[in-house]
Order: sequence, then C-alpha cells, then structure tokens
Amino acid sequence: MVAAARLFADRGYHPTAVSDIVDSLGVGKGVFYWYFSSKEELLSEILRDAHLQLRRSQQAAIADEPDPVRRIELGILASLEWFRLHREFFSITQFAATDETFAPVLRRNREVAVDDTVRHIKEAIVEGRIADGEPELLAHAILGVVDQLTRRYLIERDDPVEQIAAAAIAFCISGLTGDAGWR
Amino acid sequence: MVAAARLFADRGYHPTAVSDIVDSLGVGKGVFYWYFSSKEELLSEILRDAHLQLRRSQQAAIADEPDPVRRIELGILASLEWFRLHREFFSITQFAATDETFAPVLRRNREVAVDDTVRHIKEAIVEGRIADGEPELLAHAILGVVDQLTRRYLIERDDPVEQIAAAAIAFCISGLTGDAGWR
DNA sequence: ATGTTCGTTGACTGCTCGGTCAAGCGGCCC
DNA sequence: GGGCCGCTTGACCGAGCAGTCAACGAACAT
Repeated sequence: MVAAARLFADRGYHPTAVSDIVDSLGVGKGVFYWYFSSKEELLSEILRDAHLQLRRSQQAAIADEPDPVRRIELGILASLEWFRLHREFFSITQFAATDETFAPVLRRNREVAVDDTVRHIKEAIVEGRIADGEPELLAHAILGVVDQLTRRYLIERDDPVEQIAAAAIAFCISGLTGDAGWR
Repeated sequence: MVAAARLFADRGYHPTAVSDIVDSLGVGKGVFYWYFSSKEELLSEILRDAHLQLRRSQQAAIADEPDPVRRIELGILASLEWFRLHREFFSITQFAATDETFAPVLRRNREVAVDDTVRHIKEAIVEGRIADGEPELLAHAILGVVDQLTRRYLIERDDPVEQIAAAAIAFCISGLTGDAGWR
C-alpha cells in the first residue's frame, strides 16, 4: 500500500499499472491479487487508511483540550503537519474525489472531518466564543483553507509548517469570530 | 469541447475514450483528430478556455469598482455564480491538478487568479481597510474557501448562490480583517 | 522420502483505447 | 463533365492493461 500510494501520487491512478506496483517491490503479480481483489480495492483501502491516520493524528493533538476554539486550532495544526509528512495522500485524495467509483468513500471521509469540526464550532458558539453561524458551512470553509494552503505551501513549496499553520489559524479563527455563516 | 467536458466530468478523463466523445456527437473519429492533435490537447484547450471564461466573469463583475474590499467580495460572488453555471469544469479542473501532464497549466491558471486577488488585497492593506498580512497566502486562503464551498453547496447540493456567497464573503472578509498572515 | 499446504510466480488472455489512414463525399472551379 | 480539395468516415493497428491460472517451491508434518 505504501509503494502503491507513492506511485499513484507520482503518476496518477490510471497511468499506474498493477505491474508497476509489483515490479517496484520485486514481487510477482499474483501476490497482489492474493491480498487485494482488484486495483480499485487497493485504492479504497489506501483512502480508508489515510483517513484513519489523519483522524488519529488530529485526535491525539486535541487530546482532552477543554477549550473548543483551541481544539480547532490544534486540529488545523495537526492536519497540516500530517499532510506535510504524507504528501502522497494529498494528490491521491484529490484524484479519488473526481472518480465516481471512489467519490462516495471520499465524501464519507470528509463528512467525518466536518462533523468533528462542527462539534467544536457548536460548543464555541454556545460558549459565546465565536459568532453564531451555520456550523457545517464554517467547517467546510476551514477545510478549504487547510486544503489550499497545504497544497500551495507544504506540497508545491516546502515552507515551515508553523508559519503556515499560524496564518491558517489566524484566518480561520477571525473568519469564525466575525459574522460568518447564514441562518 | 462542450460535449467532451461533460463526459470528462461525468466519467473522468481516462475512462472517457475519444470514441465516446465522437459517438456522443454522432461523428466519426477522424473529425476529432482533424481539429485536435490528441486527447491531451483537447483537455488543455478545455482548461484554458474555462479559465478565460471564469476570469472574464470576474472582471465583468468587478468592472471599475473602486473599493478593493468590495472588489474581493464581488469576485467571490462572480466565481461562485460561474461555477454554479459550469459545474462540469469543477471536477475536470480537480482531476487535471492531479495529473503531471496538466498540472503546469492549472498552476499557471491558479497563479493568475491569485495575482488578481493579491492586487486587491495589497490595495486594501495600503488603505488600511484590512490587517497587514502576507497577501499571497491570504489569496490562497480565499480560493480555498471558494473551492470548498462550491463543491459542497453548489455542486453536491444545489443551495442558492446568494446565501453561500454571503457566508463565504463574511468568512473571508473577517479572515482578512483579523490579524491573519505571517511576516 | 512423500505428501500437503501456503504463498508465489510471470506468461498469457481478452479487451480497451489512442491514433492512423485509405477511401469516400459533396461542393466548387474550369 | 472532370478534376480538385476540404472535410469526414470508421475499420484497423499496435500498445498497454487488469486480471487469470497452471506450475512451482519451501516449509513442515508424517
């Protein structure tokens, strides 16, 4: 799965042949079909796994931080750090979102990420820490900022995570604090 | 190009055969290669064209609005409206960004979009309308919000543009007004 | 030594697809 | 009418790919 993820990220899913994957590992093709029933299943597995890893990182970073706003900040930081360490998953995920075969898995993954964030946002609104707004929409906005800054500054370039994280957090928290969201 | 864009959006670039495109138009395959030298060139052409159209919409919306902050708001609104009318380009663009063959074109397109936004941001900073920050990073953050909200609320669902635009604008302007960006 | 099982191999198959090209066709000029 | 030319056709080719399978072998039990 690690080798396949690297190849998918470099050359794309369709252009990467199963024989490329097994050749890069020096094994025969049969061993691939011993463990996976198809190339599609492999990618689904990679996507599921990546999502689990990212979520685990986020939850570990948040731990039992009581402040919901701080949890959002820590979640953003953890996401950026994880993507930095696992660049390959970024373009794989982006491709998968465009393929109807994988889009459902991706949508579910993103829904989970949104739900996690929504929980913090709702709590922060109740506590009066941020302006009242549509939590789901705000969560999507945050994901959008994180995605875009990851692509530009952590993947295409290689800027220090801390700086990007600080900027992303400042932008998002200001966006939340202001009068964002509709009702 | 219109027919191809629709097919690429529905089934993806690689799974769509040139014969699918010509069949859907009821013409022979040769006519395709009379106008395009390859399938790759077709997609590049579609991407270039989409980018030009979007940019034209944005500039028409902005016209000669003197207030830079208002220009940003109008740009966001115009982008959302354009994507709503041309959903198919959204997933095509997203796919193209993952393929090294097309990524350079996409990166240039995005660079242009960022530059446009950066100009307004710089002006707004000079006028003291928004907080001092790294303009390029802020522009990327705005693009990220627009992209994500487009995907979720205009493409997957079909919510009214005005509401989404209002929320996107509120989030982004608050993000800019706050102390976002690093130096 | 023989048999059995788990894991592995890689040539092979059937199919799809991008791209080619010889042939056809209709309009237009001489 | 005859010849030319811009445009079109779709059968065809070669390449590449996902997935199969008969054969192999190493470890282990008997």
